[in-house]
Amino acid sequence: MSSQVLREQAPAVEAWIKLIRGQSAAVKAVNAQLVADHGLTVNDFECMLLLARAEERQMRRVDLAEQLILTASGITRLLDGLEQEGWVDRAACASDRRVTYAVLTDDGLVKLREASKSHVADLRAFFEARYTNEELEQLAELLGRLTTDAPELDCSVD
Amino acid sequence: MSSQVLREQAPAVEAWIKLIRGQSAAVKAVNAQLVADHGLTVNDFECMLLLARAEERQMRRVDLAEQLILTASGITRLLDGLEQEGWVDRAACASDRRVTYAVLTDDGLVKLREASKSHVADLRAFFEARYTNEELEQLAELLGRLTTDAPELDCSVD
DNA sequence: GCGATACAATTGACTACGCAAGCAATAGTA
DNA sequence: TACTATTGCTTGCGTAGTCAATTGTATCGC
Repeated sequence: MSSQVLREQAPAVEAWIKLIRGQSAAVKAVNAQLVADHGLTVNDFECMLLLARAEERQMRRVDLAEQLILTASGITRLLDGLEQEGWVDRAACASDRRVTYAVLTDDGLVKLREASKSHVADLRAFFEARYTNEELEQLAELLGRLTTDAPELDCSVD
Repeated sequence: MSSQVLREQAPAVEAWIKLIRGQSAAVKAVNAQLVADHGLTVNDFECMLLLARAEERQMRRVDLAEQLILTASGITRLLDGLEQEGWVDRAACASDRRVTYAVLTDDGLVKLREASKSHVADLRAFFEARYTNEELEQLAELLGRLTTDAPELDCSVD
């Protein structure tokens, strides 16, 4: 029984495997550090970062979900945790009463800033040990094409 | 209270964000298809693929864990499922009785082959819609550097 | 050969999600 | 105006994975 076909590697398959392995390895390393140092998961951090950058430090849950590539229920649960810690609060929307905004509190901003210091340093250490700046830009450009369903994360020039 | 620091984007940070978003989006798409068509998760598939390619279609659990970037307990649970379906079996190791091999069964190989057809097609469709072959090789090369801790099953002196 | 240490694997308890169902509120249509 | 989607959000339940503790086996120093 020949397994020949199982050994073929289209470039797409090669890239796919390296993508899932590489991301797992990177997330495992970076997340462990972030949890150990600040008690935040990667998504906690990214969520607060999106809020910090948003107009009035608030966003609709649906928009958070889209940006973070999570489902609506995933966002509800993620925010549950951040609300309990007091880093995020709720606010009603005057023009659409279905909407509940998630708002980054002052405490949340402080926490985010504090966590940013070591987290960004960790990230840079991890990536800059493996790539030049030029390669990082190349990598970012290539990876950016994967989210052609989900929109741009660079919002607002403020 | 200025958020200035929160807007800085070192290339490493940019690449990091695109990595986690991009992988989420890609996995969500590909995995949904694989589950719908064959009742397999991406890790189920990758695990069986590793076994199919291994010497005698068998591997130590510890080595599977390393390759798949999962913990030992994650592997135990993943294999639990595959064993129940009859796609993977257990085998004792004569020289080290701590070890239990995971062995791909004939049924497992059949299942894997069958799933490969559409899965590889899905993968290629997803990636080749976004990249040229040259870009895929570039991407694979770059992503490969992320696992400089985990890869290569050299181990055993035998 | 014997004790300390390391390693392979499993288990229980927990977390972080996803999915499907459901409830309000809004928007589109007549 | 009423009627039917559609949208935003939450909840119950299920799944995939982690961590810490445990068991059994190997290996190393002596």
